[in-house]
Amino acid sequence: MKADTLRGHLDALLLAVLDGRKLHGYAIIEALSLRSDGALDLPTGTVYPALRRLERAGYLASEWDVVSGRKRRTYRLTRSGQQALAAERAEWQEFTTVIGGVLRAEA
Amino acid sequence: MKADTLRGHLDALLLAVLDGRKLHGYAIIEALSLRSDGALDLPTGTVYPALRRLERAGYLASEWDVVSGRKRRTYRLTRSGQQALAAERAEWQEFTTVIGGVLRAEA
DNA sequence: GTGTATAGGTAGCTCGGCTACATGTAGCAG
DNA sequence: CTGCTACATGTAGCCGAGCTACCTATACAC
Repeated sequence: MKADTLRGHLDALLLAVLDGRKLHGYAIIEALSLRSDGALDLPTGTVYPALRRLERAGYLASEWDVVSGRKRRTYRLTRSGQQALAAERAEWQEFTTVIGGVLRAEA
Repeated sequence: MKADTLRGHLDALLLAVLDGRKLHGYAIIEALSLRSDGALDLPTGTVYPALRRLERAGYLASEWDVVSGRKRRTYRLTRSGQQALAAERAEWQEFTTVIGGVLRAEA
């Protein structure tokens, strides 16, 4: 997949993967790769800043867990994040309808 | 629709709207707006440079028409552009499958 | 003659995701 | 006990596609 087609949809992916469960950054990257059959392999330099941005925006909350001596910052959706996710899903729906409609249209 | 969700899909739109017909830049913008029920209203500063880029890439060919005193640069798909369009459509398919799959997935 | 729609074009900015780097732990092979 | 790999988090700075804000020019209505 071309690199920057992701532009503008990253937040939706991160919120969606945290829907209903807590994960730390590294696990988020793995979960996205798993769910997309390896199509998504986001670099840490993409994911970590995005997570912090979403936390600052109030969509995520984080806490430090220490599991077997390893520090992990686990993230979970806030209520506001749930709403944002719903909005992102709606926007995705609209986006695919619009672009898909143009791409499929006959001359 | 958020501004930069378009990122990476503009070429596909332009190629698709020229599939099977010749249009000039201004008409392309109108055609896209029409096909998307007004959701797409691309500024000329987006479309014109993109058209020239696609022409340099060999996907489009252009010629000057003079209609009722007006100069119009009309574009049409080249054979190479046809192939590019097919590729873009396939990529769009993959893209929506991947992202859509993640967004719809249950925890 | 003034305003509006049509028509094409460019310089420069913006900002999101990527590249490349820095840091550190756990566990295994040898 | 050394080296290597996987795990885990993070930042500085680049890059480029699309956008903003302009400029130019013609046809036509009023």
